[in-house]
Amino acid sequence: MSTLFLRTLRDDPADAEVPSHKLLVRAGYVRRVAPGIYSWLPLGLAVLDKVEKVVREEMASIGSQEVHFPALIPREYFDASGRWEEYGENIFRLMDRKKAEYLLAPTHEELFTLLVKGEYSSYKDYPLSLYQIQIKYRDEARPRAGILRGREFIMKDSYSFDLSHEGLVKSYYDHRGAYERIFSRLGFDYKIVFAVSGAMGGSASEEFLARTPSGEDAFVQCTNCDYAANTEAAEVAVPPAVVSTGSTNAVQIHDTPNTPTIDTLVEVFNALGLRDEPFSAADTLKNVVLRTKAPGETEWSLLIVGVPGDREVDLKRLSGQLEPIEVEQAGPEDLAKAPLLVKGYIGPQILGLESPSKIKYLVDPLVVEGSVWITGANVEGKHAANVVRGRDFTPDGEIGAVEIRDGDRCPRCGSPLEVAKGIELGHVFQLGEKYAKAFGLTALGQEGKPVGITMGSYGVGVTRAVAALAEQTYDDKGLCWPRIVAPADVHLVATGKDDAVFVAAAKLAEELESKGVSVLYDDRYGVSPGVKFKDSELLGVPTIVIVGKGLADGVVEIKDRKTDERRNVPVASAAEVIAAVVAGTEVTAPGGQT
RNA sequence: CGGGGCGUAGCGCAGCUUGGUAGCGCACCCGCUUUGGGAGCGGGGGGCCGCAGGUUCAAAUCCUGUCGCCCCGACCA
Repeated sequence: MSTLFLRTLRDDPADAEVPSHKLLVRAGYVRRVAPGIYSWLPLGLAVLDKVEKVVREEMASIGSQEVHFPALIPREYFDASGRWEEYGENIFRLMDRKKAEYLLAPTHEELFTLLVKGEYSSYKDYPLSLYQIQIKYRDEARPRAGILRGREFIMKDSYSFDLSHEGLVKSYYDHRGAYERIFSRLGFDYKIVFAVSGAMGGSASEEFLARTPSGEDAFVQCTNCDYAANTEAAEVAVPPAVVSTGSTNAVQIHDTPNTPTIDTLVEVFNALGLRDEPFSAADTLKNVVLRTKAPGETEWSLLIVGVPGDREVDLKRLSGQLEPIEVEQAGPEDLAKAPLLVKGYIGPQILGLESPSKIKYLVDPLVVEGSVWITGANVEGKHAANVVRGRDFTPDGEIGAVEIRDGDRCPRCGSPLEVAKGIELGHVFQLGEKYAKAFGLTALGQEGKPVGITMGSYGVGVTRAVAALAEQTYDDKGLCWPRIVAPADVHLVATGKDDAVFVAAAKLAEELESKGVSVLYDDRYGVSPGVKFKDSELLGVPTIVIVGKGLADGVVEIKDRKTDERRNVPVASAAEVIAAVVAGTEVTAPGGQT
């Protein structure tokens, strides 16, 4: 370590918020260069390499072959797929000396598809799976959380090419299996959740999320069965439709001046004394005005979504389902175009009747057929009661729009769901024919006719995995790597000023290396023991060996970074014992004599 | 793009209210002491005080503009 390019920091960097960011910087694994752009120092690179090694092994196990594309790509490739425009500001664009336009690839579907098209032309060539480990560039509006969400990051991306949907499904599950092995071997606590396929098109899609409080993705998991989904893709069980008994009263209009919020509305209604038990926000139907724009359209259209008044509309969840149609909150200028909509007093009763008939009205499935609501009367200062879905209004359709919360019911078994946070480590999905069609990738079939190719797309965030792992394993002393990715097997500390200590430690290091145990040897002379101990804990190597004052008694100390269990072993057998600990082949209980 | 905060040494910060030519801790270099929990003493090197303009005898400090960064939100295979 006396020559290792490393400088640890005593203080957290001021710009870091999440634990992985603070610790990776403090422990000298990475350094910031620009927002969302980091340099990897020797220790960080060592961890990164180990993660990549696991990824490569598992990709090989499913027969995927590694290739490598450039990150710098001429515009024409992304014009061909329409993504030069579609991807918008998230693409880093640049020009060469001849003013030809290039981009730094945010993803490589185009290149993979065209490569395959150029090389393969027979059905006999398929199925095929290719992958690469590549730096990706995305000019994120707001990079954050250090390594977790950068503008430059490393991703393993792979693509499967099949002749049939059955083939695609097999490729998909091959990848899914490989990802399970990758994340399990890396030591992640992760969850596979249903996801929306997003702008990529396609159908089946699942995400691998590392559970952690600093995660950006919210997902739900059932407390009883194994249902789990990204909240954008989640469904919730809905109450049964209300069977009309014919006894529901007709719609009544009530004066409700100054009721701009659901709370004030509920208060006014309760003051009316319409029924014995008090009304709550859940008895009101909230109609939120949004605007949508389909690709290629220039004008926004209005969309109204009805949800129970005690619920918020989850725009992320909505946009996940509406993709590629854009959706956002409507502004005053949008409302001005629909004079029948009285802000704060919108009710679905008039929709579809007159001029706003062009406005689409969707309800959350929680607004079941036959349900009875208090809602706007479409007149300033008035609300309507006893408004029944199916009698007084009929929505154009249903869409899961409410913000999902703890306690909502599982769509499969009806048990309560709980909401948790996670970091997206990987994503698998069935792309289908989108890119193959766009680029004319086909194979000549047995009958001499072209057969369509169907693709799957699979990604692992490699740099993100390093940070996510730090996020899941750190403790109050520092990083705490699972052995498989640790920058070394053993952190060997020599303490004291006695030359004998350094001689013995150097010899031990050598013996360990010869047994295939990688050693990070702290041979810094004249550095106090406290500093060395703190550093060894901060760096997070799983096994710490101390050659120090025990040497006088002929022993060295072995310490487990995670559990802090310590024991002394004789110098003579130290290498052997340590190698066994590292290999996990030691049979005696920790602390026992070997 | 909206809201909030911050730019002073490699890192973390003080100084700015009330202008007088830059300081503390860590890190780094030298010497002596110290060596099982981020050592002590002494000596030292390192700063376009983000940038530009203005006010002033004098600006890190006041004014204007500008650039950048961080956090929250919007956005985001």
